[in-house]
Amino acid sequence: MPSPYNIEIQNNCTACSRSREQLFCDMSPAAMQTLDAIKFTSLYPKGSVLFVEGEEPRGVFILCSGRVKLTTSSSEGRTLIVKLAEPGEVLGASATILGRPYEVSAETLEPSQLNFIKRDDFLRFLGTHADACMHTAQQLSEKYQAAQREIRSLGLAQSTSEKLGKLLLEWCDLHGEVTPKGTRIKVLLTHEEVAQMIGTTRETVTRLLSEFKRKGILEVKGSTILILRKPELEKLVTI
Amino acid sequence: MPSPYNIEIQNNCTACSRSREQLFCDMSPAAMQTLDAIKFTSLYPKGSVLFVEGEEPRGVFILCSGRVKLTTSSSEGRTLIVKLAEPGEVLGASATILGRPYEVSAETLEPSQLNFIKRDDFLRFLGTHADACMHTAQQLSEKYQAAQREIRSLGLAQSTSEKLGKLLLEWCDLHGEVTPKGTRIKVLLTHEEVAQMIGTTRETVTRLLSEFKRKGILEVKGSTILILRKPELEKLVTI
DNA sequence: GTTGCCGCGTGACAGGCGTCACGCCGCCGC
DNA sequence: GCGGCGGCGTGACGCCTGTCACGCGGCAAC
Repeated sequence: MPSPYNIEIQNNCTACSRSREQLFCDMSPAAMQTLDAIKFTSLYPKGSVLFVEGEEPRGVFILCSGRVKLTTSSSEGRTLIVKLAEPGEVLGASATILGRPYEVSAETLEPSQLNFIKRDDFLRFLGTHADACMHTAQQLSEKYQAAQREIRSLGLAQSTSEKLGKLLLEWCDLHGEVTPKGTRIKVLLTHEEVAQMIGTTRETVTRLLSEFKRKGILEVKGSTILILRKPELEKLVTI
Repeated sequence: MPSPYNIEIQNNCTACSRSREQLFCDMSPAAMQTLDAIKFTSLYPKGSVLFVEGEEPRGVFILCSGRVKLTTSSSEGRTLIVKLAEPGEVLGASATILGRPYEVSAETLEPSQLNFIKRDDFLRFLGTHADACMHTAQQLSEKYQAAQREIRSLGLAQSTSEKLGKLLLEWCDLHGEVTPKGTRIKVLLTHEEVAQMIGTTRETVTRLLSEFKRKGILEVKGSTILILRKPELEKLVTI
C-alpha cells in the first residue's frame, strides 16, 4: 500500500502481523476488535510532537512502527532523553490512567505510525477487557523496570565514560549486528542527543568517543559505530 | 492490640480503616475478601530485608504501616536509594507481574507491617478481579511517574546542592509541619543515607547542610531540620 | 570507667567535566 | 558559487565534588 512516508501502513489491528511479537497488541480477539473500533491510526513525519510534558492527558499512543524519543526538560532548557520507544510500546499510559499531566514529552525520531486512543475510551477499554488491563499492567511494569535501569545508570555511574560505555553496550544487545571484526551499531542520533541520553554535554561525548577510538575500542564511520573490543568496554562498566 | 514492635497490627483488610486513604487497598468487597484469604500478614523489625535486587520474584508486599527503603547497588558497593515507600504501596509488583528478577532491594527503615502475597495467588487475583487489576495498573503508573521524577532529578540537576534542595522541598511537601518560623521536617535518615538518595557522598551532604545553615536557609536540631527560608531554597532548584 | 563504634564536621588535594570559544566540514537552498 | 547552518573536533580554564584523612561527641556494652 503506498503511503506518504514510505512506510507500510497497517489499518487493522486484528490483521496486524506484528501483533504477535508486540507485547501490548497480543490480546484476545474480542479485545482486538474493540481496540480497532476506538483507535485512530495516523502517520507522523519525523519530528512530530505527540504530547508535551505537563500537558493534560488526552489519551494514549500505541507505537506501531517507527521510533519515538521520550524527553524531559529542566526550566533552563536542558533536555534529558529518558527513553527511545520501540514498536509495540504504549506511550502516555501512566498519565492517562492517573489523569495527571504527561510526565515526559514524546517526539517521533523518524516517520512513524501510531494508534491514538482517547482517554475515556482507553479507560473503558481497560475496565471491560480483563486481558487488556493485564497487558497494560505488564506494559507499565516494563516501563517501570526500564526507568529503574535508567535511575541506576544515572545515579550509580562513577564517570561519564561509564555511562557512555553502558549505552553503547545496550545498543549492541538491542540492535547490534555481529561481524567478524566486532559488533556494528547504527547510531541515528547526533552527539547532542547521545549527550542528552546520559545527562552530559555534546563536547564530552565527542571527546569520549575520540578517546575510545584512540584506545582501539571502536571505530566510527559516519553514523555507524563498530565496537572492536567489547570486553574492554565491559571492563569500563561496573554498574 | 499488643504487638512486638509497639505498632497496631491490622489482621483484616476488609475492616482496615486505612484502606480508604490508601490507593491499592481501596477496592470492591469481593476483591477485599479474596485479598484477605491469600495474604500473609507479618510484622518486620527495622532493617528487615524483604527482597533483594536480582532475586527471582516470590510475590508482592503491601506496606500497611511503617516505611521501607528501595535501593539499588553497583557491583562496587555504591548504593542508591531509589525511593522511600509509604503505607499503601505495593512493593515488587512489576517484577512479580513480569516474572523477572526484582529490580530493586527493599528494606524496612522502622518496624513495619506488610502483607505478603505469593506470585501465583497475586496473578490469579489480578486475573479474576478487574478492579484489583485496575488498581495495580494505577499503582504501577504512580511508581512509574515517581521513577520519572527521580530520573529528572538525577539527570537534569546542575549541582548537588540543587538535588539536596529539591529533596528537602519534597520532604516539606510530604511531611512538613508549618510553623511561624518555617517548615519543620523530621529526617530519619543519616547523612550517608541522604547522600545515597541523591547520588553523592556523605561529606558533600554534610558540607551542603553547613552551607545552607551558614546562609540562614535552615537550622538543624538533632534529627529535625527547620527550613527558615523556603523561597531561597526554591530559587536554588530550577529542575 | 573505658572501649569501640557510629555518625558527623572539616581540611587538603586532585581531576573530571562543564563552559566558552573557535575552526572545519558537508549539505542545502538560491 | 556562496552563504548559512547544523554537526563535529578540540583547546583552555576553572570549579565542583569525590577521595582521603583525621578529630570529636554520643551511646551502648561490659
